[in-house]
Amino acid sequence: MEILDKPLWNELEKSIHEPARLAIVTRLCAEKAGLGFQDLKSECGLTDGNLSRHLKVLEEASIIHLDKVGKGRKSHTCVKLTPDGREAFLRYLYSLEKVLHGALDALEINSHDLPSALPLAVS
Amino acid sequence: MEILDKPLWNELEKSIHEPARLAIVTRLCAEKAGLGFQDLKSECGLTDGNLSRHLKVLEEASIIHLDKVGKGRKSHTCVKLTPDGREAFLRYLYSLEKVLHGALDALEINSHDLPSALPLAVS
DNA sequence: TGTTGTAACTTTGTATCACAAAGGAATCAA
DNA sequence: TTGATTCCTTTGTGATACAAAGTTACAACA
Repeated sequence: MEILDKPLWNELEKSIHEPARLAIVTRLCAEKAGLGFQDLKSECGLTDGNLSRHLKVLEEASIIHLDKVGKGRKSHTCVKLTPDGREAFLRYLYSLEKVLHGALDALEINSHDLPSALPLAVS
Repeated sequence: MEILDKPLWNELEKSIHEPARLAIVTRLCAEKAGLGFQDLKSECGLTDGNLSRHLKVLEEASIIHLDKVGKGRKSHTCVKLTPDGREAFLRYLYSLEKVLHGALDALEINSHDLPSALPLAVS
């Protein structure tokens, strides 16, 4: 269980943990063929500049690969998860699950009961 | 289902989402009586200054309450989750669970199989 | 053939944030 | 009483998120 030696929270890969990037990676992991910049932008509800910046971070972390075809008006950037990226994402999700269950244990509720434990119960 | 109108990621309360603060809040939610600064510090693996700063953020978000008794060397700060904080944390966990399951769905694995899907299977 | 428009990003500027080093503040030990 | 110790806070710095402005190339029209 060496994964628990370090505090669990340090396992949460920062490059993925940021909400916008979590959205990006989640969306990408379902698309083996990759996704265009514009599609990703609208599906994740991000601005151009914002998406651009986040993609740069993810690319520098070798989590995604950018394939830019053409230039100027006709350019098209295809964003794809790398094998390493997918692996990192799996690890991230595993850590996330442990964090989540740790919290639910501490609260002594099981995930099944979570919605009803909320103040304004969600339909 | 108004909670799904906004992109799911925006539901991840920033003041809680940061890993160190997630650690703090998770640790606190199990302690109705609250926890001392020093205990929290060592259990979350944070430095003095760092914990101080994070507690300030959480206090400003009304997620925790700080009870400082005494001054100087003998002072003792007791950190407690507020009712609102507990509520916010539950909502956060609910969102987190949705994010997690959304990702697992996209990957077409169920959470049970997650450990074995990892590159270096965790014992 | 310019020149205006537009699509698809990138870069830049600003405001916020995380972190740890340095700084109180009160007490204790010699 | 002065130097060490405990328990935090503040400050300084480097990183980050965001959107406004910029860039590049093509397209359509006069």
